[in-house]
Amino acid sequence: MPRPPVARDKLLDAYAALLRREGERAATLDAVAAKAGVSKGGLLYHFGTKEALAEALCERMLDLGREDVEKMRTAPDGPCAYYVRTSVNTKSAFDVTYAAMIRLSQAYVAPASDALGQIHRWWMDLILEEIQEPSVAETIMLIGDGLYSYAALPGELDRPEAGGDMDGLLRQVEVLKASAKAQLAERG
Amino acid sequence: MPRPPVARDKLLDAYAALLRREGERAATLDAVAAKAGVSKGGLLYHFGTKEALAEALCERMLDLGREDVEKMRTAPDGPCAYYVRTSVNTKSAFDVTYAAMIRLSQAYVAPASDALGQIHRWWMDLILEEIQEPSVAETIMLIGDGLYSYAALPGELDRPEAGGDMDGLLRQVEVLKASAKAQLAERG
DNA sequence: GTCTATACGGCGATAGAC
DNA sequence: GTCTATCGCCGTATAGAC
Repeated sequence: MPRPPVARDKLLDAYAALLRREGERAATLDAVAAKAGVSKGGLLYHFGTKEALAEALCERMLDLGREDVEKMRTAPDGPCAYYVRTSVNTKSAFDVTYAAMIRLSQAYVAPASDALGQIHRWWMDLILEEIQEPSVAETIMLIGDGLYSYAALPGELDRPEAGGDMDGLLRQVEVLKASAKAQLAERG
Repeated sequence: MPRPPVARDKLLDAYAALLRREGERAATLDAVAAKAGVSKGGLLYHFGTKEALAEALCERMLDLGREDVEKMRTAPDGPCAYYVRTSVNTKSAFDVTYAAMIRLSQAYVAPASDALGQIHRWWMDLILEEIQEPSVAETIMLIGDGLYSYAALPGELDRPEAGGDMDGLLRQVEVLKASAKAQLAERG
């Protein structure tokens, strides 16, 4: 296992933070290098082009996504509850990277859209496995998507409105789960 | 009522279409002017700066939002069903503008975030009025937000997966509405 | 591995003709 | 009201020193 240099990681951290907090346009090579504490030349030694920098962040996103999906699979309260619970914005590495990826995806960086799509599919597979009923599974996915869309909003602000009443939200997820069972039983 | 020139509208149309289909970075003054069939100088006669162009689109968004909210208020199947039904991406003026506004919001154009927040609040007010129970109202808002987040994805592609089974989705909305009634009755 | 200096292109905006 | 021409800035990328 080749250990990538520390500078590489610091540059990716800086890039993700800038994307998240100031947007794609502000995440210039100059700004990223400055935030990481290296020169532009230093940055371009590690990542030959800006595209390579973006692709490296996409790789990191997929790694973090795999970790998250594994935690979701083995969550004590089940994948659905884990999914909704963790869709509120925190300052975890996963959430910061996810918000950054949304910016990249919107800037038409194809690998970013691919990575987000892949993670989304992993989530959907686990939820469908637990719920069985497709339209209920989709409904729960959408609730999580909705919560993540707040994480995608500009600014540092954590909005207490969205997902503020997480207990109430999880109660509705239970209602939907029960409804799925009933709908499945009805059809035999 | 002063009727704004046709060229102004054509420029806003071009700007919105470019934002939606190619992203914020591609929506340069050159590109917008070309798409609208005028020169860059012509554009800058109508909108003195790029900021003014963006703000004009935000105004248009608020106008379309007011129209949409009015339709939602008087929808025969109720505000919630209308909201979820119409949260799938179409090619209506509202949806094209909405997708464009998300791009602007992510590019940290403050008036765009403000306009989206305002429309969101209008929606929430109507849903809360119909549902009464706050956590169910929030759940339904999130389902719509989730659907809209697909509209925010890059590319022209209409994804059949999300909101493809609209009947099933509306069935779950009914389940949630019934659950809200039950929860309210329980508390007296 | 990291730096400075520089080339190059593109974007927003101004000036002024028609 | 719409055009062309041009300026100045900034972002990406290269060259080459240390």
